[in-house]
Amino acid sequence: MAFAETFKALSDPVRRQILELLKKGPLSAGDIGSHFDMTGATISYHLKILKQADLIFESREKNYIYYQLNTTVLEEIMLWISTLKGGDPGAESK
Amino acid sequence: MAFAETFKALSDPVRRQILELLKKGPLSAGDIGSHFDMTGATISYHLKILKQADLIFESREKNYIYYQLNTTVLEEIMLWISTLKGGDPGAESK
DNA sequence: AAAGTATTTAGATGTTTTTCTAAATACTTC
DNA sequence: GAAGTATTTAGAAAAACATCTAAATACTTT
Repeated sequence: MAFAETFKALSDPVRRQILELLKKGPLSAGDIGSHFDMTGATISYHLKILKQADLIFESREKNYIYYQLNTTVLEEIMLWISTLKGGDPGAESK
Repeated sequence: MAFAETFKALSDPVRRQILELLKKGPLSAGDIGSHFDMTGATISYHLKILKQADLIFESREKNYIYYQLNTTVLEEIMLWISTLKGGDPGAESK
């Protein structure tokens, strides 16, 4: 399971902030980088980790690579936490 | 915010397994340690991190220290993930 | 195909993390 | 209070991580 990888990816503040940026929509690597005070190489490193964790995916267009959120893995994380909390994953759903 | 601390704490597989053990009820440090192939010192280290992240709390009894889950922080994590996913935290609640 | 922009890869470096052993503290019971 | 068990703390070592610079790759446009 790549579950451990996902948690690891979420453990870094920069990576979490990247995810928050992507919440509003796809962004190129450069756009993402402009929000941080680090080199593009470092941003690329973080993007790779998020990608490996299946938290984002990329789509190439023109000269750019656009990244966007992949929310399906987040469901699994939620489920894990839910079962930890109370045993019943969707306790308060209708 | 101790939010980052919580994610960091959840990022280690040993610590996640400890939480799962505690799901069934309180356990002493020794009991927890018996589930892993590592020294008591290492277990103590992990327990400290979980404690600092507010994911567990301890209660002393006799010669033992019992640890148990604190689920309140898990709610916050769930909320963060929820807003990332869709914007609406409790979308499918009644 | 040459030049230009966007992004990634490689290699190096300092920091943080995980783990151990050995010693210290805490609490019980005799 | 001495001896015994449970747990933590301190210090060291190895591994993993985040970051940088420099170079490489990829794609566009001229």
